Amino acid sequence: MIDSRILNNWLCNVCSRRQFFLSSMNLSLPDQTMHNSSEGCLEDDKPDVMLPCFRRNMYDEPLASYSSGSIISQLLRKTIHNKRALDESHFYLSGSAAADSSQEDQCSISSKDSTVEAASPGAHVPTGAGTEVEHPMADHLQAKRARVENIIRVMAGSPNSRQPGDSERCDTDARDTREAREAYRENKRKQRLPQHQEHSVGGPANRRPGSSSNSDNCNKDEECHKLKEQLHSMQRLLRQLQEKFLQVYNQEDPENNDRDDTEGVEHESTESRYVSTEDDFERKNSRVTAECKDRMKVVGYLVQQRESRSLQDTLKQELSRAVNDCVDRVFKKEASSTGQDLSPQQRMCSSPELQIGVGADRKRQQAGSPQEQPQAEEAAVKPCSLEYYESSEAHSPPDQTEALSLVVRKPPVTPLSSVNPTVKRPYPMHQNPFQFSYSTPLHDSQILEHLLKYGPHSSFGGHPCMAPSMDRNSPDSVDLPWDAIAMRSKVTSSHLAHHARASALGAVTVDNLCLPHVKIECGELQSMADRNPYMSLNIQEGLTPSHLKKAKLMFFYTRYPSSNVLKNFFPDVKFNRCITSQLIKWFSNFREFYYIQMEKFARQAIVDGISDIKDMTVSRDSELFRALNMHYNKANDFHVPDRFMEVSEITLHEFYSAISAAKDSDPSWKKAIYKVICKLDSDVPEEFKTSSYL
DNA sequence: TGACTTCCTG
DNA sequence: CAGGAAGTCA
Repeated sequence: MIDSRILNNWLCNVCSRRQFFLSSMNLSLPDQTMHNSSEGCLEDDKPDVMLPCFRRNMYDEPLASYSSGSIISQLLRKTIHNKRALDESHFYLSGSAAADSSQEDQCSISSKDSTVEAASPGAHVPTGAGTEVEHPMADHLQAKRARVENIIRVMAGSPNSRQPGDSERCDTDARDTREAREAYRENKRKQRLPQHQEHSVGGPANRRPGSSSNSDNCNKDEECHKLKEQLHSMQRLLRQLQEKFLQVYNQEDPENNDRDDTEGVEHESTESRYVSTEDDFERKNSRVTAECKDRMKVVGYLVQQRESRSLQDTLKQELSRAVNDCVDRVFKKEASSTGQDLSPQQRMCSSPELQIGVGADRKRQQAGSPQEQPQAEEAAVKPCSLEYYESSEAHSPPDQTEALSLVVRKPPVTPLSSVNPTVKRPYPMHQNPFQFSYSTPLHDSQILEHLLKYGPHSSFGGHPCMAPSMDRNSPDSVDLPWDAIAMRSKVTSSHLAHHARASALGAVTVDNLCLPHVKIECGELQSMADRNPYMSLNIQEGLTPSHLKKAKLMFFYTRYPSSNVLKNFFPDVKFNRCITSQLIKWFSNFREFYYIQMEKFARQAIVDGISDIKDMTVSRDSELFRALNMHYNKANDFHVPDRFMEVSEITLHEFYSAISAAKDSDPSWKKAIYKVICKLDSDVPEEFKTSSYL
């Protein structure tokens, strides 16, 4: 009789707890059961961890107990009762925080016992069997509660039996608070809790030790704290019951235990559930702590797995997209060969560099660069290049010169940009866009491609980052196109017409005109480069920021370097008029700044009333030097030669003397100073000649 | 006339 | 830092 009642009770509890969990997880059980039960499984929602066991038992056991009424109405009634069950379980927790932990201990030791005991809060829940069982079940519940409390007292090792009476409330609360504090300390170590949680517990709890008095504030704090504690306890209970539920159903299906557990953890995207639950266990039981740690490891592993899986998926997607693009382009090429008209972009795509382009494209994607940007750039520039080259082609006779035919053959096989960009080039990612940008009108655009990749002053010969094999093998493939262009530019171009076109077409055409209009074209190219980061990097193949830095450091030795000196000290630069002018201009700018500073400080010295020129010195501490050093040696990683100090001091004195003598009224009063200073140049150390100096 | 420089401007 | 005007010089 008793056994059958217990069994019935258990069945009821199984059902009610299922309802309890589902409602606590914001699931609509009726909907789930009505709509999804026939489908065999649920998707997406996290709670589907539970669902296999729910479903299995939904039909095997609990529904059998529904004697009348629709399932929905039964379940709705249960929901109401489950709220009572929740309250009662909450009462347990608030009565003794240790209670649930002890229960947990027991549960983990014997899941069958725990099933019965954990079911006790739900014992009130009537089943379809009717209300006549309610009283006997209540009695049973009382008896069980007493048993549990007894067990708890024993396990907690508390010498004082605690009644849930008001007289002991304060003690209990204080202990709860201490335990909670410890628990939160543990939590802090284990996981990051939201700030307000820590404060809400830590604040009142910290004030508590001195709160043996019965002041109102203290009571309010205590009440507040208790409420929070109860909230947390309820949440903990929920999670624990979830676990127990899993355990119960996994026991029924032992062979699936491991798998279900794993799945359960895997589907717990919010690890905090387990973590916080485990923190409760941890307070009381070291064995459970071990479990907890294992689970955390599992969770961490699974999270990692998930991340790597997403990365894997992304890679797969990108790869398949690249392959698709490739296939599309091949077919477009086929279509074009059958006479279909293609847009410039399409023709571009069907260039011989197609495969390389795709490969490079993929690399760029992996590096995180957006794919769209370079393509947009191509689209913007390409029509111009086509237009220009088609029109310029008209000037050329159909039978090309030998130089040009050489040029035609070379670019597709140049290994420099296409095959080894990521290894050999200093700016690999930014070079890629050009690999499939200017390749279609076979002759000229390939020349152009070279120009855009390497610049008119293509300096592959000695770039510090270049592999040696590249350095000396490349000239025939590189210089020829440029020379050919230069030659053709002289032969076929009318300067005025080309210049006008250059203005209209921008940088793409500039290189062809560089020889007759050095400054203008370099300027246009540079300004275009400013707008186009990829092109900018290619221009810097000529003079890079490193070259600029080197030039600035050279200024410490020579203010007026000759062209020969510049050529000697920039061996990795393929000099032409444009580059030479740019370098000379750099030094001109350096001088400008230098003289401006000198004049400024000289005038300042006069204003400051310095009468003796010997009082004006330039040391490494002086403000003048700091200004100069800041300009030419910004990183301050270069030891400025003493000679520069001397020259600076002399210059300052010259300015001071001239201004003091009122020579500055003469428009050309600085010329004399310049004459003096230009004689003070010293030799630049040989180390500067090595291209890898910087 | 071309190379180089300074000066001014942006 | 670059562009450009203007000046100087061989």
